[in-house]
Amino acid sequence: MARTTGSDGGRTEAAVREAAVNLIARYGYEAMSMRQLAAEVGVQAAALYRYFPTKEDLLFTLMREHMQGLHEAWEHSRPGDADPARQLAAYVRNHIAFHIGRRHATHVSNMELRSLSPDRLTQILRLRTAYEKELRSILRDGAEAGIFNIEDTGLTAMALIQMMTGVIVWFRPGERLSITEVTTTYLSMTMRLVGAKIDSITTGPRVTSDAQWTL
Amino acid sequence: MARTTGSDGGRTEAAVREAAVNLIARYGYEAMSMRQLAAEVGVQAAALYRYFPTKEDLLFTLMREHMQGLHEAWEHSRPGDADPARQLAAYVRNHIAFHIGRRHATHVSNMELRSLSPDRLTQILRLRTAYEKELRSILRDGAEAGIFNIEDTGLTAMALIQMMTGVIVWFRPGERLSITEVTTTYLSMTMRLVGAKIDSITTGPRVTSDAQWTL
DNA sequence: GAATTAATTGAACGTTCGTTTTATTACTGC
DNA sequence: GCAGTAATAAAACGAACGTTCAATTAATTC
Repeated sequence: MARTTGSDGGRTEAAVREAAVNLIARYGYEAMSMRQLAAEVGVQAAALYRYFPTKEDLLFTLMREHMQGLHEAWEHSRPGDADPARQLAAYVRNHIAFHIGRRHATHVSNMELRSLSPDRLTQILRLRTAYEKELRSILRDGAEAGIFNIEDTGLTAMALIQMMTGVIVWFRPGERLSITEVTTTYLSMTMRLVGAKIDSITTGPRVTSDAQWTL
Repeated sequence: MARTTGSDGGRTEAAVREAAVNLIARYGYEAMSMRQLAAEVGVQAAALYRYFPTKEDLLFTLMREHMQGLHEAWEHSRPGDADPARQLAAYVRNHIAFHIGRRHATHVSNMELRSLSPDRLTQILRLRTAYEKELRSILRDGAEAGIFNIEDTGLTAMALIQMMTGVIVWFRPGERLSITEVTTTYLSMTMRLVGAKIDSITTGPRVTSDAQWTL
């Protein structure tokens, strides 16, 4: 046989991407074989090479688009003129929503960096660094304005990102907590972690621990 | 050739373990070949099978001993009768010290779970859960005593562990920050995150953000 | 110093891997 | 309906994989 009835390049490529994300997230990039991926799509292995020249190209494409998507999501949801506390809240909300919505893709982007060639690794890390830089910038602004109480901006940014991204490790939709509840709790923890004051103008007592961070 | 002069089973096994941890951490379990591991040790691939019956047995042994070591380290460093804040501080200190000291082994234990057979995965997860349970217990005690201000004990425990373990992703000995500085900052962040009061008896104003957590 | 045990080599086994090549069929534009 | 292109199958490639086996030598025991 050769071309099958109803075959469509666009649909097949989309199916390949989706199946690849799921298989790599579950078994790992090295453990997933091209034949296994092809079987999942319902196609022969050779057909995959019409869309991705090598296995690593496939991995790189998935990662790059995931990282770009993350950055674009933030740029669309960032408040333009808000104070650092509101900016931070928006960052946390975007980060959690994006990652919970794409648990498998996040797993791939975080776990399979070592399977990239050096220059492609550099490209992905550049995208990641640019995204993290946004958070550091918010933290610095807040610290300088006296709204946050932070020992080390870079270290705090890394701690926050690790904490937030970690949601995908244990969160399963439909279990004990809803996405809204999880996000609310993470917002509270974040604001306490950075020592945020609820009001940057008044110099009243700290009410951080009890505040509702619905900024 | 056959047995080489000066060969010693104990030494060879130790060398295999060490080389395996490093190679798996760097390239991943699937990507590391038994021949590559043997070459690193300075031995033929067949010799490895004297010490570990299969490749997965090797992985499982490394993981199990790492998790057991983590739990034992905590049991040796836990304060017997301290209040929850001090208990939490000791937990954080032990966790960070242990993980920074064994970055590669931690990477293996965190990243290669999917390469284990189902029942071995269960065994490792049981060890991990037992260790995490200790933290949840501390948080619950502190919350009930009114020392901590926590929305959800389980969620906070996961967030803290993800945050602390994340240290190994970016921390490199000898760079900008020392282990002591990192640990101190993480202690401060942890105490703020759980909304700890510096003194559980007095009901004075919160000074969390500015407190030196040298418990 | 002979017998036994411990440690390792070298070669081989069957399988699976990523990838390439060639041929064949379905679709599209005219 | 015919030419050209898009999409796939089928088969094969050499290389690498985890693992096994028999042979061989070093150390130990008595």
